[in-house]
Amino acid sequence: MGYGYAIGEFSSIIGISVYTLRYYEKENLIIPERKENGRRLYSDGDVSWIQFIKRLKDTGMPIKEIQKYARLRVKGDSTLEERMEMLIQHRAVLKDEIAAMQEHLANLDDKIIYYKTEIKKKHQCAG
Amino acid sequence: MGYGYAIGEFSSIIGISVYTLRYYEKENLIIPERKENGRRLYSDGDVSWIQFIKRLKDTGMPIKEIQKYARLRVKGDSTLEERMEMLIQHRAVLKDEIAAMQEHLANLDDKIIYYKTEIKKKHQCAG
DNA sequence: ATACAATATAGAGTTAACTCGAGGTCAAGT
DNA sequence: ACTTGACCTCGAGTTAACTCTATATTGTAT
Repeated sequence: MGYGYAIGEFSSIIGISVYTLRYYEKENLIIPERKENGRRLYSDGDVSWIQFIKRLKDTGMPIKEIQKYARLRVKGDSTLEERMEMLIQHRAVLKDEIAAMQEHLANLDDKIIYYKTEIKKKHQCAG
Repeated sequence: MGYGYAIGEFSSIIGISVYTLRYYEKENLIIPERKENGRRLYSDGDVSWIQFIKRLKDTGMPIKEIQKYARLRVKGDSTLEERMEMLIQHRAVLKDEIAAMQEHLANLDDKIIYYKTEIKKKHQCAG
């Protein structure tokens, strides 16, 4: 048993379908090594990298943007500043989104309270 | 000048394109009255309703789900409980999402700090 | 009366992000 | 030897949510 994971194993470790993994590769997000026979060989580094990609996705970063980040990452240390800038930007967006969601939540709460009083009124059936 | 708004005016009040408004109508989310000549006539009630729809959308509720809510709303008071249930459900989902976002934010912060130290190292140029 | 802008419908086109199907290779077990 | 299952590529299909085009009417200003 050598090091690294075949695509199926990698897929079940990280919870992303093999279809999607191949799609991500086509989009240059994650490019694993290949064995002599042409089969993909994912490393432990790939595990953490794809988990970071997941995080970016889950926070609403579009694939085009993640692509840009991935391109910089491949270039190495000379792009550290630029990548940090991207994350700082993204962080700001995320903060705003959280604030907006919290406002939405408060609003939803109000609406639910309103529903409660309306339902109470309805069940009283006598003015 | 009667009451109500033509689609263009309504569109600019609420910030949704006329295309999208007609699409929402096709999907039965919001169905304005019509004038004798067939043109749409949106009311003030439609303003608050579409704003609520926006809120649901912004919190990630898919159109199919909003459709379901809209269908209940049209049925009137007999569906109050069911609608409230939907909102309570949605509220729970939203809360979880906010929590996840906050975790993502913390993680992003860590990554940014890591970048800062890496960049510092890089600029020292001497072990 | 005529031009122009806003509106109407039906249906086609777009974009993002997958998701799948067809057809082929290859290593391992029986 | 042969079947099976995981893998490969390429390209087509899907879904959600718009977005636009073509064509036709209609209301208002000159």
